[in-house]
Amino acid sequence: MPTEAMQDRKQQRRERQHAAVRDEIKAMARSHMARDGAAALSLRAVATALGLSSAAIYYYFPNRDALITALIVDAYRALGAWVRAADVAGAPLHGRLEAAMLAYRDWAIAHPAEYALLFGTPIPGYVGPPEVTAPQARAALAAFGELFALAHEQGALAAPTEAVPPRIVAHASGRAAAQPEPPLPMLLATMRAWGMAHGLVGLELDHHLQPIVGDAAALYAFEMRRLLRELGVRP
Amino acid sequence: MPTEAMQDRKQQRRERQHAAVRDEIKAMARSHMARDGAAALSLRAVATALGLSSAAIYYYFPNRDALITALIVDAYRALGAWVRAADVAGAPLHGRLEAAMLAYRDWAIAHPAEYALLFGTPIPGYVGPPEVTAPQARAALAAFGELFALAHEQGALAAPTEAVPPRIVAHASGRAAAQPEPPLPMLLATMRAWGMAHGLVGLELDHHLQPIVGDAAALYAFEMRRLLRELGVRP
DNA sequence: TGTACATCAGTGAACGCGCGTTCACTGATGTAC
DNA sequence: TGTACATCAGTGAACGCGCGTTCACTGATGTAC
Repeated sequence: MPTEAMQDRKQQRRERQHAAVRDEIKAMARSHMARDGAAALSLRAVATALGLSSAAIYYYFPNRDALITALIVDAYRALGAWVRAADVAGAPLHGRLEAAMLAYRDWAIAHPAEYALLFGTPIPGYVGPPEVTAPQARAALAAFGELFALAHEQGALAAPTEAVPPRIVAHASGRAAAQPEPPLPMLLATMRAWGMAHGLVGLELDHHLQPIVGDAAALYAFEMRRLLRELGVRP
Repeated sequence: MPTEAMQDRKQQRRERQHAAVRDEIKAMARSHMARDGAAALSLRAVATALGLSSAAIYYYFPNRDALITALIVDAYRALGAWVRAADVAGAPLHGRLEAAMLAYRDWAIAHPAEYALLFGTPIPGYVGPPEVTAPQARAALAAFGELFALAHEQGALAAPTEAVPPRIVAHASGRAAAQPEPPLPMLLATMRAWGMAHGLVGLELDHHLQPIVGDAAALYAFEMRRLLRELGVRP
């Protein structure tokens, strides 16, 4: 057996091992965030909880910010995947959109600290690389965007009744030639759905909703159905 | 001149002085929050910036959490006052509501750290007294609520077209006898406006909106006008 | 099969830092007599 | 008018803590010859 192949396999095993420990660290970090909040995340605490010395973490992440960035990327992916998983290709659009919107809230409620990591107050001292996180954010939002694009293609989206601000029209049509120009109604519908979803979820997570309406989940579902109706998407 | 009166006046002067320094501390804390974020607020840094020793703060606030609570109460009051100040009693309702909603965003954009203090991720380790902050939150929200109540009285609010979830109906009508039962359409309209306002403001503050729509302020104004139209409030 | 060597995955102690909070103290101001 | 005393607003040093990060090191494993 050639030595090269053996070395290859050995290195692969090593890399798998390395990746597995990285995953363990991230999983423990997520569990700590869930308990103490994202802003209180501590390398030392995570290491100790895993039975490692605090210095060992540096074998897997160059520093604290790199770990946080990895958690952010993972969270965007998880949120996007969760929303997409709720969508059933081929089913009627109204149901697909409703399911996607409800899934958005479900994920946020199930992972409040990670949701805060993505859309909440930044962690003090953390400066992330936008070139890494921004594409992930866009990809997650696309889970909504694609459905509204589909709705627009099917003529299911009502045209805006008010005059759309010129600067928004200009921004939408001023993309690089490589990218297809996003249809305005689809863009506006996406932002509207995201805005309301994020707003209600954010207020619920901060316990502002429960005392006022009694059932935040019901209000969310109600508002999302109403939003779809007003956008012109019929059941 | 009787001694009693002199002592009274002296004590009053002392209390005014005490209150003035409290205000200085809070103002400096706000300015630090604006720079470093609410989560990074530090008693020592605030004291040093004021030319005081860190121990001197304890003459004015029993501990860090008390200072934070005071900042939260102030912020709720400032937000509520700002929204009310934009409202012109007697003017047509549509304009009043629009002005109030735009004022909400203005305040948040002008005071992002304080907005985060109210509606963002909680500061690690801080546990506030809800019996103090909750009434302030309700009072601030009432700046919207009263306008929608007025709209409802004038018959300007359309009734919900979808079925309102029973648990929300029950919660709205299940108040203590002392409090007047809030009309359902007014409650729903308030939550809807607040949800969208908070959502768009939150996304804008986290820089999620600008790259997508180009002009977050224009999108906010556009969505608020659309919201009013769909609620049935006509210009 | 045995031995020298390289690599890997850590350890443990230490670094300097900033934090909230406590405590004994002090100097200025004002009051009582 | 002078003196003893109380109060107030604050200081400065210290407490213990947890943090991110560095660095010299070590024991286990595997490889080369």
